[in-house]
Amino acid sequence: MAAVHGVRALLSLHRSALFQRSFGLIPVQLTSTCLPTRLCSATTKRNKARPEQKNCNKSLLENLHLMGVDVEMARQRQPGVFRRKSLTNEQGLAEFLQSKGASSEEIASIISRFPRAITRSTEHLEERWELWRKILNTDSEMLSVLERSPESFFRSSDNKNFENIITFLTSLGFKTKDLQRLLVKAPRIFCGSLDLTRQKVNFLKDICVELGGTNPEQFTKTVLYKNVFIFSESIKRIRTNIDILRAYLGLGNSEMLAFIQGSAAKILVLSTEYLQNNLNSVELKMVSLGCQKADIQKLFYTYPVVLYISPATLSPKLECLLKVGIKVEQILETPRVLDYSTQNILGRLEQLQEVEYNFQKNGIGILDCSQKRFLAKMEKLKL
DNA sequence: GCGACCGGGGTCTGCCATCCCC
DNA sequence: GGGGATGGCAGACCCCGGTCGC
Repeated sequence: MAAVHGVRALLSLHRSALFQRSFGLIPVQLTSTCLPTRLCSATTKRNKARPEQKNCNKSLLENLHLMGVDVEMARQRQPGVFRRKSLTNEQGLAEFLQSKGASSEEIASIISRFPRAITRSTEHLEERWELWRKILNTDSEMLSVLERSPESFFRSSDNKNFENIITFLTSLGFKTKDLQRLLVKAPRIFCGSLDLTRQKVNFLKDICVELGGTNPEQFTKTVLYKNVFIFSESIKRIRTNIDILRAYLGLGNSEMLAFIQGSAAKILVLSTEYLQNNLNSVELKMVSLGCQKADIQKLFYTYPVVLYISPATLSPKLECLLKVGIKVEQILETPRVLDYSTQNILGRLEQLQEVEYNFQKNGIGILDCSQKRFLAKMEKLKL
C-alpha cells in the first residue's frame, strides 16, 4: 500500500518535472499575463460570462500547465474546479506553499491530487496553517502531512470546525502529544463535522456501558489510541464488526470489553464483508486441518489479527509451516508466527532446516522474533 | 542467557456518493 | 443545476523490542 502511494507520488513528480523543472519565474509570468484576464473575467456578470468563461478556464489551464500540474489528473478528480465561474487562487496558493518551504514539484503534486486547493483564499490558508501549527511543531512536519494528504488540509473551508474538534478532543483528555499523533497519522479525522466526531465518541462510550464498563472515557481513549482510524470509519461498520465478533466468540461482557480495548481494536475498522469472509475462510481452513470450533474461537480471541490476513496470504503461510512438520496445534499455541510474511517465514524455515532444527522438540517460538534475534540465534545454532 | 509473552510502531490515501447551498 | 462539503468505503500486514520468569 505504502509502495503504491510512493509510486503514485513519484509518477506525479515525474510528470510535473516533464512539464517544467522549476517555476521559479512563474509568479512574474502569472502576474503579467494570466491574472489580469482572470481578474477581469471574474467581475463579468454571470449570464454574460460564457465566452469569457472559456478564456478564464484557458488561462487557468495555462497557469496550471506552467506550474507543472497534471491537469488531466486534476480535471478528472474535480472537474467542478475547472468549470467554476469565480476566481481561483493558484498563484496565491503556490506562493503560500513556497513560503512554507514546499518545492515546485510538491506544489504541482498537491494541486494535481486535490485541485480544489486553488479555490482557497490566502487568508484562509494562513489561518488554517496557524491552526495546524498549534498542534504540530515545525513547518516541515506540516508540509510532510500536507504533501501526503492534501485533501485533509484543503477539503474543508470551515476552520472553526477544526478548532471545535481540537477543543472537544482536549475536553476528552487528549493531550497535545496525542493530538499530534492523531494529526500526523490520520489527518482526515479533523475534517469531519464536530457533530459526527461527538457521535463516534458517544458510540464508544455507549459500547463500554453496554458491556458493563465503569469508565467509558478511559475505554474510549484506549480504543482510539490503539487504532486512531476508528475515527475515520462509520459507526455502523464498527458496530456490525463488534456484533460479528461477539456472536462468533460468545464472549461475556467483561471479556468482550477487554477484547475490544486490546488487540481487537486493530481489526474493528476492517470492511464488514472482508471481516466476515475472512472469519468464514479461516474457520473452513482450520476445520480442514482438524481443529474444533473452540480452538478457532481461542485463535480469534488470542490473535484477532489473523482476521486481517487475506485467505490468499494465510493459506500459503500455513502450508509452508505444515510442510516442514510443524503441527497445527503448535500454530494455535503460537499464532503470532503468522504475523510474519510468508517470504520471511520461508527464509527462516530454510535456514533452520540447514541446521536440522527440531520443531517438535524446540517449539516454533524461534519464528516469532525480530530479525536481529533470529540471526543471533542462528549463529549459535551453527556453532 | 534464554524463551515466552506482549505491546506498540509504521502506515492511511484516493475516490465515490450524497447532501446542501447558492 | 452545479459546485462545494462531507461521509464513507476499499485496500488487506509486517516487524521490533521491552519485560519477566525460569
